[in-house]
Amino acid sequence: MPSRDDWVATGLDALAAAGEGAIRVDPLAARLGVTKGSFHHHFRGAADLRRAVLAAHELAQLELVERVRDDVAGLDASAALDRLGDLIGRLPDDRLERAVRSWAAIDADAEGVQARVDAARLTAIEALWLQVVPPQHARTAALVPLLAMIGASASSVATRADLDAVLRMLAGLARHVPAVIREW
Amino acid sequence: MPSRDDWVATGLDALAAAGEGAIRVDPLAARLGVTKGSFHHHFRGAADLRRAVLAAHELAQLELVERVRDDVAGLDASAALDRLGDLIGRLPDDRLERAVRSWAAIDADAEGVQARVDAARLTAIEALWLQVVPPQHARTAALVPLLAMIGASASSVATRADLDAVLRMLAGLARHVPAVIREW
DNA sequence: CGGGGACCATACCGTACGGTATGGTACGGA
DNA sequence: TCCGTACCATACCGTACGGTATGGTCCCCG
Repeated sequence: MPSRDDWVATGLDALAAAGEGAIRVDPLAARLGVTKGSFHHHFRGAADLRRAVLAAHELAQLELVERVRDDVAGLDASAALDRLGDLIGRLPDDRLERAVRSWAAIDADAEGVQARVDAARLTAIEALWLQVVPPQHARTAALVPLLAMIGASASSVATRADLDAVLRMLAGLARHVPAVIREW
Repeated sequence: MPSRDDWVATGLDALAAAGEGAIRVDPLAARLGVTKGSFHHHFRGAADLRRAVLAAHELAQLELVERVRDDVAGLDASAALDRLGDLIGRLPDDRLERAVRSWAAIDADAEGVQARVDAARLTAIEALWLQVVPPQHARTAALVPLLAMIGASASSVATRADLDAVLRMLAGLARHVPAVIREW
């Protein structure tokens, strides 16, 4: 007999595989080998399940950002920025990330989740830049790789090889950001 | 009495406002002041309408890319890259862009449309870079601003002011790309 | 051993959707 | 004038969904 967390995990799975529209009670019950009777014992309704799925995703992503921050804590800023590619590459489970971002386009709760996750990522990258550039430019400098990562996740223009090349170029460009700022 | 194009236009409107799930026959008929009888006269079914909506969006976006290309044809590469911000900013109608990209996460046809549109945009930007950097690096250099634009459209981390600052920084960084490439 | 709560199956209902069948109007061409 | 075609309204069906009501099983605890 599945627990509440089992329902949420299966919901996350369906979300990653086929989008928010796939989080439906009957099919999930079938996958869990039970019926709706079980569902309505663990949840108030479908909206309750969707909220729980979103909350679980947000928690996992925020914890992931924290873990990456800890990994980078020891390095100095330039080394960390050099490794931004590795770090960013670790962040999203692509299918789930895509599905939640897609969901966020039509649902306020999902948009809130995605906004908080993206803000946490931005803050983490911004903290690195703060050691290198004046504070009023750190956010902009951090947005460049973050937006590129989001764009790569939200589209299919960039292959895996493309993304590697882009990250290498961004790492090279990062060393020129102070010069660009001085030109202003 | 609405024409087929009226149905498509209303479908595009619903898509931009509330996502693919809002492209439904009865509500659109109500907005057009007719009933389903009209719909099934102009379309084979709901899938037919959705295909038509996607096709109209693709055509409009590809034509927009062509128009921007023409506008830039006169300028030399560095001036065009300086103006990339303006050009990119003109590309997407944000709500529609978001909705289609969201749709692309769960529908193969929508993904194809978005992939072709993004590819056309990439090719256009790449053509500019080809005048400045060795051909094997033009694609990567073009991907940086394109992915950033897509990321900005697909998320809400970057405000309008943020985006302006990012585009300014990217324009500044563009002048350093040849130097970065030489360092490899 | 008896009662109560956790857990779930079964059988329903209401609704919203896509789709179809049928008939009716309005208009242009032979 | 008559017919055909474009266009649409109305009424209906099937399905998939969320939700509810009811009862049944199993286990723990007194």
